[in-house]
Amino acid sequence: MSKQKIRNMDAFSAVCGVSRPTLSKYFNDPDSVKRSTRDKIEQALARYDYRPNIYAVNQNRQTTRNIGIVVPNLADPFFSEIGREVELACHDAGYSPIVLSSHGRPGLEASNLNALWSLKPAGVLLAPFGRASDVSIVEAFAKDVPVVLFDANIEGVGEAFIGTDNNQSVDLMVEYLCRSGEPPCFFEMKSPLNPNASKRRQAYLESMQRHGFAAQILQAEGEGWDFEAIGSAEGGRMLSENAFATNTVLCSNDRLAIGMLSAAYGLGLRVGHGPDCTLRIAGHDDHPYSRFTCPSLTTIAQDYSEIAARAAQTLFAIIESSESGSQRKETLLDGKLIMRNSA
Amino acid sequence: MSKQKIRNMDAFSAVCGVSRPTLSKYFNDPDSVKRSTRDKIEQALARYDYRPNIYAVNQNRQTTRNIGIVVPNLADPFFSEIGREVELACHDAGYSPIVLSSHGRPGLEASNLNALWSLKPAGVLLAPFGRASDVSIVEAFAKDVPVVLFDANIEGVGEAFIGTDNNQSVDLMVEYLCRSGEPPCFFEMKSPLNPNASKRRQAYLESMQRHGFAAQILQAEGEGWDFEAIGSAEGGRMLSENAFATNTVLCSNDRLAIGMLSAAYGLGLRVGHGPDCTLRIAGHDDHPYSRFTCPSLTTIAQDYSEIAARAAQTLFAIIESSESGSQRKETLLDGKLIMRNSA
DNA sequence: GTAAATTATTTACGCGCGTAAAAATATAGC
DNA sequence: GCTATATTTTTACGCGCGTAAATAATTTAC
Repeated sequence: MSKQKIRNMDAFSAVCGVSRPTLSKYFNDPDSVKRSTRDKIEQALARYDYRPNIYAVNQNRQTTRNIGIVVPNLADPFFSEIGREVELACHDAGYSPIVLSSHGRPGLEASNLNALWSLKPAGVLLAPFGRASDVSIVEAFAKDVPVVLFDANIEGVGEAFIGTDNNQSVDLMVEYLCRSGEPPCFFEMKSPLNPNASKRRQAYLESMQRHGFAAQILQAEGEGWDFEAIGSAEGGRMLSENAFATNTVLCSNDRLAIGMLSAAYGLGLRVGHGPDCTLRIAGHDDHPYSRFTCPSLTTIAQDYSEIAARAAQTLFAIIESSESGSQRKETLLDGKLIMRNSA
Repeated sequence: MSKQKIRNMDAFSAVCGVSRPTLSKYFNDPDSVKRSTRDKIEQALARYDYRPNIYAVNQNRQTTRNIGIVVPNLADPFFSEIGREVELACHDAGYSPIVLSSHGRPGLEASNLNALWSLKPAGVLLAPFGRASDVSIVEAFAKDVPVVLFDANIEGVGEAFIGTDNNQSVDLMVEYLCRSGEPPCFFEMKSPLNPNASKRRQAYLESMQRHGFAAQILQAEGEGWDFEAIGSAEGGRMLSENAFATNTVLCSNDRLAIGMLSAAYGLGLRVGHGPDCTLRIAGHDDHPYSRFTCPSLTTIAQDYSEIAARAAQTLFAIIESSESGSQRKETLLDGKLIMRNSA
């Protein structure tokens, strides 16, 4: 059953009756050879175990078909989901995706870019940390390699940016909350790493002003990526201290909201929009678990698939046209209001 | 600021005053050259931008310093966490880890192994699907490359296996539940992919018999990786039909438990071990979100770090001694009971 | 059937590095 | 200071493949 192994392309050329340069053409683009020779090659490929040595293949190329995908933290479901979509898109387009997580450590982002550099990738899809990113390294990298940013923007870096329009999405939620009950307070991390956080805060302030309500922002102490723990500890503290001016809290993201819901449950507070409820909590991102919180979480859905698809397509277009000089494009997608039971 | 780029090792040899073969030695093992030459090299490295072309480096080697890490699904926090630990362990040991997720699709596991094959890895850490894995491909792969399995075992495949002792962990939980209230029913997927699921069912049956109670197993319909959704839909249905013989449910894993907790909340059931509670729910795995469910989930903690560390160390030992002939080792680690509020 | 166009083969070189062998140099021991 | 040992340099070859140029074979067009 196990097919005979072939050492190299010369040996394979011998057994399949096609010259080595033609084989080389075939492996670089199967459509570039005549149908009959292609058939001959593929029949031999079925009989013998041969695949080109990728190291030898890539040695001379100044660029490969590798695409790097760098995300801040694969443990965060948002990135694991969007990373998956991007990876599959690259694969479908005939590239070799390489997903790298920085595990929540900005220092690893730089390491990952350095590691990628050695792989001579055709392009990179990068969701940067933002504020915590080593911008000089990202910039230097983006000068050498086509880079498309997603999720978090760094002004002027990379060929393009695809993300969610926080102004639109937060306004959608604020409008809904104001219309259906008391105006929301805003709950966030004191020193958020992600630039979307500050965009959302700003959007909240502007939206509240437009609706003619007083804004109130409450900030949780704490560092790192344990958002649920921080949301639970700090949110719980604020709830028990009656720190919120209204009975409605808009959390900067779902993971904070999940923590706060847990704290509210522990305090015996009834959360939701029912008549017997004393608190409304809303989130942002449509985290995979937000359907299963108690109560289920009203939130904003970012269009993961669309962000992933657009980012990938944008990068492919740049790679295939090798046009790095054109105007940097920023694409902002709309969020959707997901009404569940928590608000 | 940007350092001058050096084309290749010859050019670098010229600017740093060390011969190319010595440089080659240095890059393969910095300790293999004299201190003074090492200093000379590293000073030049600081002044010039040079790194060896990894494709040229790996072209002739029959094995590289790459280590493949293949997990069934990075979207599952268990694997994203354990994958992270393993990745860092490889990195710390001077290897180049490459994490590949099969995204819940057994077919991708085979593709991932094939892709890894081309990378000539020194070894692979594999958490296989188990029942759904293409065992013949995994076997063929493991004959060529040192493979250490973790989480899920495939008898006789790979050099070693590291996982959790489901007998011990389930018994721990059953014992606790029986001692502190009504004996547990067991809730699981009807056709689970993961081999741990059937081990846990078996362990539950044996443990209940030892304790002298009647066992009851309830199985949720549904395929795929949406465990929370399945747990919620099927668990909710069973709860509302009073399908459970006792007021205590042990779920095969935390994700099912999270779904069932959500359903119980929707049904207005009070879950926990307090006097006013009518239902106890326990899980298994200590999922990162199990601290934040409502109520927080009593569960079994698998020792992620220890599994990761042991798996990595086992692989390193095999690689470095190049002993593939020795006895296949199976290591089972104990789980810990994490008592929270749900049971 | 013949000329033109397409495709394949032959030949040959180079990429960047690993690595082996012999010669040269540096270091350590006494 | 001298020998024995450790380390580096010199020289040279090969890895597996990309790729260019010239030639040969095949296909297409008419």
